[in-house]
Amino acid sequence: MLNQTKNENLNIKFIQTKALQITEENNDLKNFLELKTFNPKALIQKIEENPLHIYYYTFETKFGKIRIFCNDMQILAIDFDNTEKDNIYILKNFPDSTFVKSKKHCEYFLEKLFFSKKENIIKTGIKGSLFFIKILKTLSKTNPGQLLSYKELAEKAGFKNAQRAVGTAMKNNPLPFLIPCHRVIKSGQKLGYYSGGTNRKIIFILREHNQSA
DNA sequence: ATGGTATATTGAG
DNA sequence: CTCAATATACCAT
Repeated sequence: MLNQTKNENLNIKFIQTKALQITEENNDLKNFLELKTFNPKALIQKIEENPLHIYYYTFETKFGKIRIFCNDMQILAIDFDNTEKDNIYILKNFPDSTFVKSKKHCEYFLEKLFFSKKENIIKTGIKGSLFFIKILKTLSKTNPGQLLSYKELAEKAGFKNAQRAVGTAMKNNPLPFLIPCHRVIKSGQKLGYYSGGTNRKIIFILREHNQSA
């Protein structure tokens, strides 16, 4: 319902009022807003070969359903609401792996992501072009509460005019929240889109703003 | 050809 | 002058 991006300026007051509306009707996001633990940091590691096994599990949490894909060492993907559907990124990039439902492997990452009281660095395994990897690495170096535009991210990563391509990269981010694509907005303080829904983007942004204040 | 963009330009108020 | 809508340019897959 609040999902259309109007070109409203992204000042803090706007975010706060919006967040208020959102949390009134969405308890999962409300809990996310109140999540006080440290933001985990992603260690971006490129993987070339398909893991033999990919473990996955869907957790019922106070933040809603969260599905995690991982191998023995690294987290590969997260999704929030689409847990009924296939994860397109995983399917496309790891077609030869065997999928094993395993709570044990996945809950290690769930804990580190959302419930840990100390700062965590989480190893990730990313499949994709050099461009994709560089963009995600650069993005991972941004700080909680920080916002930057698609263009700024492109420039930071060393691709002067690749804003458009950065958009696609963000769309393909396999690890929302952990790799903070919610910090990437349009130029001129416009919110821009978010695959997980604009509502979630607003909540993530406000949560980090509150924390770093 | 397709994308979660950027920017210059135009036209309304 | 200030938006907001658009048209055109831009870049990696």
